[in-house]
Amino acid sequence: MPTENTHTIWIVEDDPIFKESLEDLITMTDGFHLGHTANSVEKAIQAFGIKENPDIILEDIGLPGLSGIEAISIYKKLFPNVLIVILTIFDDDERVFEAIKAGADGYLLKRAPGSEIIHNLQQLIQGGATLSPPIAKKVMNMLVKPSQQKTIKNPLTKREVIITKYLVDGLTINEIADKLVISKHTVDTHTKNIYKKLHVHNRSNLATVAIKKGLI
Amino acid sequence: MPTENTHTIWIVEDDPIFKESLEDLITMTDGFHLGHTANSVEKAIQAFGIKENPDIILEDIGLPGLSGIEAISIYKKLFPNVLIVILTIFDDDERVFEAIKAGADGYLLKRAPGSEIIHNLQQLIQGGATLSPPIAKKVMNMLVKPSQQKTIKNPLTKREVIITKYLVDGLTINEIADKLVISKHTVDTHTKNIYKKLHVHNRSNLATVAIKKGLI
DNA sequence: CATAAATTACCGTAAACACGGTATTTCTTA
DNA sequence: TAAGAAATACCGTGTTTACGGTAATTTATG
Repeated sequence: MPTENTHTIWIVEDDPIFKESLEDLITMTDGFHLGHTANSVEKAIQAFGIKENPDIILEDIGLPGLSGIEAISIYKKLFPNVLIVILTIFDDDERVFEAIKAGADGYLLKRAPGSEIIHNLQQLIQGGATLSPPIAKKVMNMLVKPSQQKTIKNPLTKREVIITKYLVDGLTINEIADKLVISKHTVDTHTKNIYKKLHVHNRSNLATVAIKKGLI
Repeated sequence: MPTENTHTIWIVEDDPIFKESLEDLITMTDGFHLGHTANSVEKAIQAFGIKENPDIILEDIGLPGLSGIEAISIYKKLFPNVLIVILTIFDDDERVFEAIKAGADGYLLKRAPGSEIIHNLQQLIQGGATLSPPIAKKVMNMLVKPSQQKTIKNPLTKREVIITKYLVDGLTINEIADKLVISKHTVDTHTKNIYKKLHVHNRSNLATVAIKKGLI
């Protein structure tokens, strides 16, 4: 029976063996109890309002039918305060990223030992999020990559950077010349040099390159 | 004495009380031993080549002098395979982000219990990264935010999106017409409509808006 | 101080753009 | 099935771009 300090867990998992071992794990652990289990997202949703609302949903990501990722936003609407933990055998970047973006609160690998899973659930309840270490590494790498690219040294001179900004902003050569109080011919020359340096041949290219490489 | 299975830890921490409790924690724990401890980045660096190289450096982020974040890249150069764990009482977004970008392998809160810290170090050695749950939550939120902005509904039709991509890529109207096997007049019409919808008046603007709003 | 790099300036032209208007056909979807 | 959205197509025109070449002056920098 649930007490004030007991948290209701739902399990959504299609692999019967893993599902059962999860059920056992939850049942055996103080502070948690099994609210409902299903082998598909659809069936889990059907239990809405019938079974006791979950505090945490443990869900496989690779379910047939509605995928676990699509399900996340649905759960969040049905149970506004629910915590969703994705359990998966995969640790591929795409899925991690999609699940996190969809609002998952944790992402654990199935190969993690039961004690690990329980430990993470407890931490989740205390207000954090939880990532398996290999997942954490991937997530951190995602954050690092863009900043490394930022370090590309800007091949443009000061003046060229200024003019590039105006070009990207869509000003005409004449407008730029007016702004900088120089001849339009000069702006034209700078533009040619900028194009040459960045290997672009029109403003669209320039804008794309300048923005993506953080040159301006 | 270090054995094959023992990992050398360095501690860089200026708070003497916390430093001592960390030292005790490491000393008491099987599989780890204390290599060197310092109360500043500068002193830690001075021990390079003298003391036994670290497998893991535990470091406070808010050190006087050279900050812990600045130190990360230095350590990584001195000890190419070192794992760096940031320990802090703060969990403010900026520092987390900076430390991760600088290449930290873990980010733990000082208020975490010793068992937690040890546990995380062990996981780190096994190849993951490690984040305290409150930190994990912040990091995950960072990933979610940009994607929420992405949810701005794209006012462009399918065809317009395709043509926008080509326009941003710098193709001429004629080139686009050829690619899509439609008349250049049609591409021209689409372009006009795209400009109207996005309130832009030239390709630079289009590229900027399309990229920044994630429309393409 | 000498040399290179950066900034300035001018000319000409084919190609492309931006945008006005108008109009038919083909989806969608209420 | 009727109405609206989307995709298609054509015309004309003034403006702007992209890029070729050439060159003087100013500003670093070794």
